[in-house]
Amino acid sequence: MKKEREVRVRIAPSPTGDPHVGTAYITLFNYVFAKKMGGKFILRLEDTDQARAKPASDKMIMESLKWLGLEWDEGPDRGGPYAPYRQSERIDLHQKHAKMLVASGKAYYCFCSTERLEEVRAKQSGQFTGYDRHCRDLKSEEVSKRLSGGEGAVIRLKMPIEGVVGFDDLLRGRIEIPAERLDDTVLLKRDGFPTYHLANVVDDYLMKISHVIRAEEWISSAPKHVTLYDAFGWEKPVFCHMPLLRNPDANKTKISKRKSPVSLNYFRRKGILPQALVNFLGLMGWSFGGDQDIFSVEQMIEKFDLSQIHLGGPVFDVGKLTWLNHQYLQKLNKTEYIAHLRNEVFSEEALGAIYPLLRERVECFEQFVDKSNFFFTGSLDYTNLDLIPKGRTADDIKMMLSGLLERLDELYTWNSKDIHEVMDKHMAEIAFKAKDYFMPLRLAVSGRKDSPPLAESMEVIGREMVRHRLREVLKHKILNAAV
RNA sequence: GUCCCCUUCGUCUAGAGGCCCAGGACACCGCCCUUUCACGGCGGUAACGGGGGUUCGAAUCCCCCAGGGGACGCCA
Repeated sequence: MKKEREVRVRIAPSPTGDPHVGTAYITLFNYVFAKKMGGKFILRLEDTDQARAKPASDKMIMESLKWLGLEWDEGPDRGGPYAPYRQSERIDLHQKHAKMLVASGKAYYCFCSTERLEEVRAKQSGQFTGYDRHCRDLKSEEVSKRLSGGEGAVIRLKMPIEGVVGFDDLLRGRIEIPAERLDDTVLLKRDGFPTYHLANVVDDYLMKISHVIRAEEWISSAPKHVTLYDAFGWEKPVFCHMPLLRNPDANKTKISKRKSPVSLNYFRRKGILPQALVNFLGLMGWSFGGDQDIFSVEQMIEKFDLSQIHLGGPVFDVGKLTWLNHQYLQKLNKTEYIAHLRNEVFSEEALGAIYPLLRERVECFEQFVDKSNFFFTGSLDYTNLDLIPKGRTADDIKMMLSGLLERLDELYTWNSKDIHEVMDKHMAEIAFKAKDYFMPLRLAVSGRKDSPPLAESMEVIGREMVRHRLREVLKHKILNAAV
């Protein structure tokens, strides 16, 4: 029996957008497990994708997790014995380790172009698609020649060619994947940045991570990770793959912003209490025991047992979350209740944003509440709205609104100027006249004909709430009348 | 398509061979409370995916099938 390692777990979110409810879910279980075991919980930002990383996003992630009360012991903002905790600040380490593997013959340089890779994949279509190991056995003289000639290259890991690669999952037992299904993973990209696989393994090892608790979607790449640990000769952590949160659609697909609200900002904006959201996430794949559904994180820690996770993918159904939230709302006293309204609903910030839009449009303050209601409310009532302009069909409007919904993601920043640009571009593309475009959209977003300027209003309403309303109006019967 | 994972009420789940003709919660329906609405109280509808084994006995163990999901990226 070997000595038990100190429990050290981590979450490694990628700052590429709004803080995701899936991140909160995995965070909760890591956090609770760490506390239960008297171990440490670490936050590490995986910002190695130069194309997708958004600087504002890491701040939002940290704020959201703090809002939920899931604080880390070590992380980018507070340091720790294994700093830095931002992966982009560790690339020298990753590069060093990638080169170590090349030196020991466990990895190799690959010069294949993206185009060539695409061709290879196209030919394989139907079955397994993977790298054909074209550069795996290049002579070292050729490699150094091409390298010194300035040719770009990636470093790939040599995966076993036959047999199986297996690992033990804490919840699922032994999982084995045939070697033919595994290709030689890229470890270091052409731009010198590590891929997730390399950075993750190297950092987990250096940070002495004992348990890797992450989402199920990682199972299929776990063989890459264990091969890497072996290539370095490192002791592996315990792997534990949590079930995936699902959309409430017919097939229960992996939760996605296309179909469900997933942004933690959205839930906060909607007026969900952090205790309620955390409690709800604790119900996903786990149960408190007895007949108790309502519990705090502290209570959860007390009762927690990682091996009791239920593996069926839980549907993230907002109905029960809302009920839970109501329960927690009842527990607030007057002071807390009013403080919440002041801080989260009628906050200085919210009123400050609405003020310039309503200032000229309000004659007496009595009108303010009515005219500004759609900034505060969540879902809107579309029943009596005339969403379909003359000469247009419901399908036209659906096409228009869903097109815009797609485009919301193109916006790097969320401000009225950029929103305007996207709308103009979109309108031109689908050949809509302004009068047919803006009124339905205005009604969808604000629920009224006389709202302040549209893009400006959308900026204040927020990306997530706009997305939510577009999603809702698209589902509404007014646009889906039975034929 | 290939590989892997999963499978109890509509949803979240309890259930580790007899305590289960399956329990709780959300949602839904009904009744009560109530000048409205909401809250609250009481009650109800509703599930072990299918087929084979093993066993005196299976939701629980094994096998097959089916269904669903995930992964197949110089994204994480």
